[in-house]
Amino acid sequence: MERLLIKDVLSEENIGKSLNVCGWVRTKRESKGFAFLVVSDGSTQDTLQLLINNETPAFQELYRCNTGSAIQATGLLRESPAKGQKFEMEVSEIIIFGEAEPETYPLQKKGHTLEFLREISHLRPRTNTFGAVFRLRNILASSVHEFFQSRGFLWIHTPIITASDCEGAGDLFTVTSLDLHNPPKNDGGDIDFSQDFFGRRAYLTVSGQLEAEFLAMSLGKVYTFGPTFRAENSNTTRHLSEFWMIEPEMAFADLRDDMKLSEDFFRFLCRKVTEKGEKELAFLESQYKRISCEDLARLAETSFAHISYTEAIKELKAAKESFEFPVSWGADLQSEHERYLTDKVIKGPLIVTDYPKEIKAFYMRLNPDGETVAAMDVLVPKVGEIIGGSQREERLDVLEKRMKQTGIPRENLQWYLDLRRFGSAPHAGFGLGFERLVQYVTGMLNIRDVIPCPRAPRTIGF
RNA sequence: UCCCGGGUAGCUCAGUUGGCAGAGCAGGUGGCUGUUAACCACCCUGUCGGGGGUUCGAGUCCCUCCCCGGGAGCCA
Repeated sequence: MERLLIKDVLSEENIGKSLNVCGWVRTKRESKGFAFLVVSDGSTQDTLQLLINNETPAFQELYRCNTGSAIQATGLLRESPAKGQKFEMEVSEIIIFGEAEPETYPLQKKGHTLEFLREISHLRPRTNTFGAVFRLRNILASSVHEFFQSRGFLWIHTPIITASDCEGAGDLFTVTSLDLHNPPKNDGGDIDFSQDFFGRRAYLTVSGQLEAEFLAMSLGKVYTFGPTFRAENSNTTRHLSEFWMIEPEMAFADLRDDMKLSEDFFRFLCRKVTEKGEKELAFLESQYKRISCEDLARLAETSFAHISYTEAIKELKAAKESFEFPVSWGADLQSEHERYLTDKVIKGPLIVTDYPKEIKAFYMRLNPDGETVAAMDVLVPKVGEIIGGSQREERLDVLEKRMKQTGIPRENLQWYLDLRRFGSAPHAGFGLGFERLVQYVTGMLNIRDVIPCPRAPRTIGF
């Protein structure tokens, strides 16, 4: 008999059929004459209730079917006479693959704190909460591809190991095969990376953007979706040392096109997740009361507010709120400022554009005013910055001047300048932190709870 | 990295003025013919984060280190 996933079992047309499911026991409720087992297999938020009569041989095996054990059950699907579930399976046979000793299995029938579950990353996907989060994560990931593929973007694979360390995007992890006990030194006493594997110092990528640019300047519209690494000592609920980033890049596009793309993208993802993740969203809402399917459906229909950095500063200066950090033109927006704008003023997603050039990266296109750059940040309530993007500087002379001003060495970036020498054109793109998106959609407050194996300072246990 | 708050049973947490280390849940045993984080009865559960100090006596006070959480900065 073919094994079915629980998500496929629970339907009217299976009533009366003899079926076969595999899964892990969530709870066991025993009486004298019968017992109930609730199993899940990860395919859906729903569980399947198994009814085992004391006449079936399986009843004698129930002492081995404790919470956490892996079993296969064969039986008849039928409508459940009791409240709480529509269907149940009357079991004729149970095969026990692996027991879970109740005294030592860490997951109980009762709820656990997210902090405790973080200590058992290998078992937490078996819980309702993490099952929901990781299924939603999958819906979002596949929807990312669906969005870009349907619009003619090519998925490109930018390198994970890179030699470019000059993007100013943060501290990097060094990749080396040198003997750390006895590394070669040069005359100055520094480690001699010319003797390292690549003949020079290499790092884990902090962004695929620069490479995405040259692919956009040949393939037209591209996007990356891959792991990204930052070695900052950040201990917050919205930073990881290893995270997944999505970076579309478009040739023949300006900041307006970029803003439009980011908005369409975000709204598309909100819509998809309400369509495909209804059960998961409903569970998380009932459990945590942070965001609902209705909220996301509304977001999918809502245009983003637009405001320039200069207007944002005016708005903040006019605020009755007292901020910890002073508001002044030229200073970056602090978390509290962003939160005021999204949560209090706009009450929804917001795109802030045209930041002062001093607080943004060298590759962002200089505006005609000479003071600001064609940058945009998409801010959402609670999570804050979720997308950062810009129109790229396509003018060779302006870019060279900006690199000189900001102290970016040219040696390793000749290829990047070449793109401005040969067939340069306006182009734009953005980066979206995938985990922050998952955080927003699930309502999880800590980013470490939306990725299976979080990497953060002193955190690499699984 | 900085600022707060924590660390007591497998889990969640209480522990008063320094004076016998507790509760609920989980687990075990028994009961129960439709349970739903089942229910009822009984039983079991400790390196009070580590080290040092004060004291007749420290979970409690002091010093120190480690770990966890929240906030800030950095950013996506």
